[in-house]
Amino acid sequence: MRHDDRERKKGASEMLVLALLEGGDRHGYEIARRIGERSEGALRYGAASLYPLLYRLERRGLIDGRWVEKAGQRRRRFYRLTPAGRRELTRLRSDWRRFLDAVARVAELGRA
Amino acid sequence: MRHDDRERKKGASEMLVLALLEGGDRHGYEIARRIGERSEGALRYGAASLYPLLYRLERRGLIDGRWVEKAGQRRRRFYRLTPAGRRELTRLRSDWRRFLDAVARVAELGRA
DNA sequence: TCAGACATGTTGCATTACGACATATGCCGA
DNA sequence: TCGGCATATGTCGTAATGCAACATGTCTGA
Repeated sequence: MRHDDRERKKGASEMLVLALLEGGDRHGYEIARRIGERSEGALRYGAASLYPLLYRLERRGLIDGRWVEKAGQRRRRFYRLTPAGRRELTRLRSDWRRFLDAVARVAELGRA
Repeated sequence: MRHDDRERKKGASEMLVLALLEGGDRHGYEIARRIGERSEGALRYGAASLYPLLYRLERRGLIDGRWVEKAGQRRRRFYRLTPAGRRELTRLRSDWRRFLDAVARVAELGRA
């Protein structure tokens, strides 16, 4: 992924993770995998971006994590959206929509 | 401007400035003013964000600056898009379009 | 058995954006 | 004429994010 993509992604990650958890509880690795899928490879997250982000979201009370260890399965930490997380997601979506529209308009990107 | 906006803006600034210079040579203060106008206040740039950004773009050869001092006018530095800047703008537009679409799709923002 | 996907984690660096501060001019109204 | 506001450029230090590189261990299929 190019440097510019790196900069572009700043700030979006939080919303993307929260949005994914809206569809059900997931663990970190799966969240990253699904973001990659849904974006058809346009958005990728590695461990060094993802796990610290999940801790931040948890510390802020937007998601709740719990360890799940089943016999014959690796240990995983599943996250669930908290009510505060849901509210934050709503807010983020609205802010991002405004931001995307503004960027598209100012840069004359078209199809905004 | 909230903290989140700050993060969101990362990476977009470069394209916004280049896009504005497409419409003609401008000086820093005017660039900031026009971005504010075009975005209806959604995007704002202060001196501490703008001037360092202009230097970076100039150092990278994407824009060309020249001082203009007229009697009865403050000194201003006008910038012009270089051919390399134009090429970079084209590339940035395409990358951003892809990025915006991906974010909208993954976060289910709607109206993408 | 060995490679590769799965799964989580840390350290340290590069980069960006900006609040606060600094400086100076032009212009308008009280 | 004096004060305040918009114009115009600039710097310093800080906060925050994203990631390459590294580290550890499990499960599965060839």
